Amino acid sequence: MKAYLRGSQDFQKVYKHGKRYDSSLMTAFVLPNRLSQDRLGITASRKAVGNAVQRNRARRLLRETFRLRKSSLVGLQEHYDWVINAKRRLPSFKVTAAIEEFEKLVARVANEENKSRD
RNA sequence: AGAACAGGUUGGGCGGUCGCUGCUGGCAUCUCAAAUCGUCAGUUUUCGGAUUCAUCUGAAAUACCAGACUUGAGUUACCCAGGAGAGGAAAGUCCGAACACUACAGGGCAGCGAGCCCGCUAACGGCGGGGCGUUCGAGCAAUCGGACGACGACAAGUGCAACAGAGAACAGACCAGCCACGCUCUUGAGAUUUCUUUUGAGAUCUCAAUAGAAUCGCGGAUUGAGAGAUUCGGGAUUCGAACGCGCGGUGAUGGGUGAAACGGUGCGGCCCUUCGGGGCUUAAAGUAAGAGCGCACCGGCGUAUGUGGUGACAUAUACGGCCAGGCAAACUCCUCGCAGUGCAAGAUCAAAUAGGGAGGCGUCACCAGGGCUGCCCGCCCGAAUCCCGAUACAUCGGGAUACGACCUCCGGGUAGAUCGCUUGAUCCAAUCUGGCAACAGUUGGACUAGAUGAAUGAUCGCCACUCCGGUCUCAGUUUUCAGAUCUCAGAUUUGGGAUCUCAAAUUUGAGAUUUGAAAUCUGAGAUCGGAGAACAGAAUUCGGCUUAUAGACCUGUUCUCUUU
RNA sequence: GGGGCUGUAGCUUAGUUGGCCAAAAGCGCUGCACUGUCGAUGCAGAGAUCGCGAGUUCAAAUCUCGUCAGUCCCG
Repeated sequence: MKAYLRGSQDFQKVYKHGKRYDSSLMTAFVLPNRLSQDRLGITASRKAVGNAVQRNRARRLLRETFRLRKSSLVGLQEHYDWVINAKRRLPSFKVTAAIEEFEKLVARVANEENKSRD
């Protein structure tokens, strides 16, 4: 079902070849993976987010967001590898705000998809 | 009562929905075992029946085979159910241990660390109690209380101390002081005394004057930015065989410096002398002046002994002992301790088109071998086979080709998996026991995260806490308006007697009390809405230390206000 | 898990065998002069309690301990 990106090589591949989408709470790197499912990788660095408590909360919020909004990914044509970087303001927000941001990102990805098909 | 600071305790509660990671139970499956000599199915054999030869069917077998059912044990995917799931610091990684592997005869050097005493503890640089020191406060004092202390040795050696000051570590000598010697060293009068026959000479003292000197004012000149320096004139006081000048000695009495100046006080007599010393008294008898010399006392230190204390230490006495400054968070010395690496330690299992060793009955494939560095790669010599070229078909030249596949066994080991991994120097309770306490014991109870690219989350509701705002109720303060009562003042009317006074009534103004209404403020309660709620996330496990921390509660100190 | 380095004016640095350091320099800042104005130049000035807290010493930026922050390295 849902899978996570683990190794450093997976992340580097997405950073290098994927597309970047910025929002106020997170930054997403997206790369089509030709698999039967979407995969998620989360980063919350000490430099970007803060201490361990903040980083834990950021990671959990992003994971919860991905879990709750799995349905919106069904509308996409392909499956992707997602790498989401948390930003400093993220831990002080509620999960609803994160979901809103994430859906905007998904919409942009879908937009891109349609454009490339045409 | 409030505020600030410091220390300690605590570190919100209940429930719903979705999700994550272990655990427990249930279940398909799978594995193993057992027994029923169980049941069903299949195969084979024998016998019988039916039928068309095929075939179907019934019975039997200590027969064979292995499947299902039963029971037990183990195992696990999904699913279901149950139950659990971050901290007082999980942090910093500053100490101490457990545990694991590696190394290790014993000893030393080097390096690092610890360093008042006793106790607690598995251990500690931690904790408890005590001693000593510094400092602050209280008190007349004895003493008491708080804070701090890396608290062995500078009386083994080496080293360091700016500035100031004469001198800063085998001390020193600037000025003043003291002592001796030399130089300048006038005149008159008087007194005393010595020598001399006398004149006279010398010494000491007093008075006066003067050359000169010192000190203190005043005025001028030169120089200088100034402060001041030099010099001249004149005055006062003092000295005048020195209180001047010079050359020495003495030694720390004073000046002054500094954080620090080598502990302080007192005494050192009399007589003789050939000047070396001797005698008497004395506790002891130095000089020109003196001392670091002699003696005594006080103070401090050290050592020894006694007493008290487990001990650090305290206290007393003695010394043919000493006077020694500070700094070892300067080098150093002394005593004691320390092997190294850290759960990515380490243990077990163990994939592959990776890879080591040994063997091979048989099968497939291949074919001598040697050297250059032990292996691999590579290169060289060389045999054989194949290909190409030349050719007299003898041969010559060039090129190519091999060290296995497969099977069996053994050993290592990467990815990965499992274990280590959470029941432990554990936690909780007790008006229990021992101990001043740290702590230990006893009894009873509890099981309380185990992740590994790393779970412990998201969200909602209610209650509790704090703050802000609104509404209502109650209490109080102040103001305004209205009414009532009382007091005072004035005016009018009436009556009594005398232009005045008394009494009654009406009215106006002021003040006080009280009632009601409104507004404002304060406090309490109820209710509604909004906001806030710290520091911070386990990574092998414990014991400490340190640091961060909203709110609440407790304790202490300081300050302010109120009441008595 | 283990180990090292750094912290001094607004910025960049010096000073770290304790002492004339109550801390130096450059850039920057302020004022004045110069100029019609700005720049440049000249003169003058301000700006630090040496990350923080203790201790040792007569004396600490310097020595010691603790602590905070930053940064680097190894596995």
